[in-house]
Amino acid sequence: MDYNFKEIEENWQKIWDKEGFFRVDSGSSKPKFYLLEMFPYPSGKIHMGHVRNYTIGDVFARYKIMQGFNVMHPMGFDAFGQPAENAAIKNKADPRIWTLKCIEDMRAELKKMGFSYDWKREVSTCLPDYYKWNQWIFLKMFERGLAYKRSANVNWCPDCQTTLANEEVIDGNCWRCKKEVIQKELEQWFLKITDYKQRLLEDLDKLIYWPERVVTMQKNWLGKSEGVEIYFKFKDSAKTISVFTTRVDTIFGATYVVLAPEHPLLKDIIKGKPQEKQVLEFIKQAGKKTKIVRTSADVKKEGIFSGAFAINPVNNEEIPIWVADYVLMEYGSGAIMAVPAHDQRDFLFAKEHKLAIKIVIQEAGKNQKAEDLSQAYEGDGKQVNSAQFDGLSNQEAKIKIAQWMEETSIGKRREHWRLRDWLISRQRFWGTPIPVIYCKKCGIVPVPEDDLPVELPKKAPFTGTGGSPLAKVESFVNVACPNPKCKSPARRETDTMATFFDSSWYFLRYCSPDSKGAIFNKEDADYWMPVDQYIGGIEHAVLHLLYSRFFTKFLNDLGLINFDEPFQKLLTQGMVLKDGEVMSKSRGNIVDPDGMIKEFGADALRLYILFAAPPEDQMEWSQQGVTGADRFLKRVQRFLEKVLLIQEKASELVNAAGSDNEKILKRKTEQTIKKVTEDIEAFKFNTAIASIMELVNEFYRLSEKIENYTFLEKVVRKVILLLSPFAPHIAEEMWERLGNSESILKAKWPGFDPELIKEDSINYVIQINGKVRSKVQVPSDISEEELKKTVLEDDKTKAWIAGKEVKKFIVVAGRLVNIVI
RNA sequence: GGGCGAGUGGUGGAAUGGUAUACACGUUGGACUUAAAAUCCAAUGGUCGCAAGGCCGUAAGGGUUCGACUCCCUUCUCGCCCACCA
Repeated sequence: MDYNFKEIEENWQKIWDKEGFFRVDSGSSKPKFYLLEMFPYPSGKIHMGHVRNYTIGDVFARYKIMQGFNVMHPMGFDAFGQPAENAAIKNKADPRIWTLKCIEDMRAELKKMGFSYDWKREVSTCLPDYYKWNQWIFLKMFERGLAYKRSANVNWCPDCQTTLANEEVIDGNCWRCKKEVIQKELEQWFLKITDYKQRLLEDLDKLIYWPERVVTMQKNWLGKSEGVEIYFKFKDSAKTISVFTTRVDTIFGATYVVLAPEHPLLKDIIKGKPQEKQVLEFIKQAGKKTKIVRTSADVKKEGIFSGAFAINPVNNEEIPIWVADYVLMEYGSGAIMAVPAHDQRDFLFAKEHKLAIKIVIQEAGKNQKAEDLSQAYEGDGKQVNSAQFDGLSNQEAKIKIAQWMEETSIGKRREHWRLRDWLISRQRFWGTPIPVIYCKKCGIVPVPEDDLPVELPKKAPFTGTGGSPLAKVESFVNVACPNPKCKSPARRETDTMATFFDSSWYFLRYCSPDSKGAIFNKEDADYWMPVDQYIGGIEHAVLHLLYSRFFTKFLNDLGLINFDEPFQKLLTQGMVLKDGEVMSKSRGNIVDPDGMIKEFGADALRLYILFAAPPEDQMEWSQQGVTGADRFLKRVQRFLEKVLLIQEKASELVNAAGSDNEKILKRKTEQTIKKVTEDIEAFKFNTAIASIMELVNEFYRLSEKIENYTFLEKVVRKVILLLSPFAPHIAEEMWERLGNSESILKAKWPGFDPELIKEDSINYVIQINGKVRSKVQVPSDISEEELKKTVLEDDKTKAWIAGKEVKKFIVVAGRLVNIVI
């Protein structure tokens, strides 16, 4: 009696949609719950990663609905980006039409999974209704100096013909096309996220329900380090250079200084030196190298003596200034002090170029000599060769030296951050136009708020070469200066925004997606926000999640919202693998969810993907696993039919209430309700499903021996309720079959009776010296004395301890006893 | 190089310091069937043994404990993130 999942699933999806079960509004007396999954890029097809992400979310949404929460569960599309533009170039298609078609296809696929979305709240970032507010946020940032333009050496992908954020450069390659990234000097728009670094760091402490791992990754990304900025004078020049160090305790061991080839003072200090020509050549060569070559750790450290000397301010020693390409201009001041005795990288460089090595920290109990060192000593110890600081522990010296340096103005305590400002300019068509105009007389003029949105032109030449198609649309580019007193001919900015901008606040738009006069309706945002549970991939641990936190703080500063962290709880789901590798188009190991739905139905697919692994772990795809889930659903359905069959005969049956088997099944049912409830709360869906399976198995074993229809029917009802978040369509069908006229979504999540869970008797394990030797069945309310007596009377136990002295008798209540002999 | 995490049957995976391998897949056997599929039932870590049962077993080695997959130390392997970061 195979169930017709296709018919069932279509039918219930239609009913949910028609009855508007998932449509919610903010005027409810129920407690609110905002459940959000990361919205997809509309590629046209959902993949298993989406199925996994959204199924995890859907189970929780349905569970919360049944618990009586007012659950907002929205879905939308992160619809700007390069694939649409690439498709436009390749197929001469309009990226707008291409994207909207993809959205339509994807929405249909998502609906086939039976997800509980409030589709009335759907948001697409590529629609002017939405990106108008991107522009609005940009203008607000511009007003406050948080959006600014400057020339910068930027990461440039020659293949995509665009700039990339630091975050988008992975191992020196473009995150999207994987091609090598080069450096290019361009005028670019930046967001001053660094103004928020302190708050972004401090508020990580508020995120107690985020995975530790994500918090750590963000901490590392912000990269706060504390140290001292030290000023070095030149031997024959009035200028000074500053270096930053976290190890000021090693300052007396600084034997040379290294500058980055791009250091602005370098050309000055080599002027007239015999080395000048060689150094200039070195600078030229370094400029040619790509960042990948310069930053790969195993490349030999190239360097050259500049001919100039610096004065170590702590002891007035003259130390040579070197130039090396391993020092980066972008980090710190582009200059470092080198302490070869206590920094391994400096040590290797000093050995290579025969530079002095001076020990200033001795490891406890050792008396190392510089010439004997085979590697740098980076650990703690006592100061030596450090003038008045000799004899202090280096940790103490760190503080004292810093203080002394501040008093004598040779240095200053400083903190240093790794976080850079966020580059948002893209030389692309398919994104939000940056709303500024360049006027020869007025300079950079923001587009007046009333003129928003700046819409993308309907047509543009997509050639794939020579930069942005937007720049070639005359009607877009040529405008009058918005300054009413000027109005002279001006040019529009043709850069568009990085798509991470779009996704940094979409969760707010869901609260009032149709809001016309404002970015969102404040009352709605106050009601729904913050997001109670956010679910998405770990790959967004830094980028999207950091940017969203930044935007939230900014909007909070504008007074638009009254909270400053957007996501209360975060779950990062693991990746879907096939044959041990990440499922991806480029690897060609994709399993199409749509095919699975056709073959097994959405319920079986959902059940399998949750059962195969805990949500946070990676999961290995297995076709046989889906078969297993399908088999289980059929088994549940047969069990329903079996009960209904008993019902037909029920009138003939004697009500055999209270039999032992009934008691056992009753207890198992209550235990399962407890277990499933706790497991869902903890996102342990795999074990939740396993325990439902156990209950069903127990039912099969015992139902033959139970003729109490009323009781069996109750068990069935509970199993269906427990199963409904996981396999909602078949649950609805069976629920109706049981004679319920209302959707199972209107039913209450079952509770359990703690009294009924308790076992009458307990199987005590008897260990002897920690090894399991026997078991005894005893009443659960047995006293320790009684238990001891029973155990010692057990035959096997007697045999094991015969002739031995019992040294200890350990009782672990409800579990085991351990006899030490 | 740094940080985080993980290593359990043939496979995916269970186990508040307390019966290691729940649940499922696969495999094998049985029932049903003319037959097959489906279904239902049973077995299934290794090893020795006719059996009762013993011994070994959670990457390797050590430690703490009456008792360790779980805690601590050392080593190995894999994954992810960061990385000439001063």
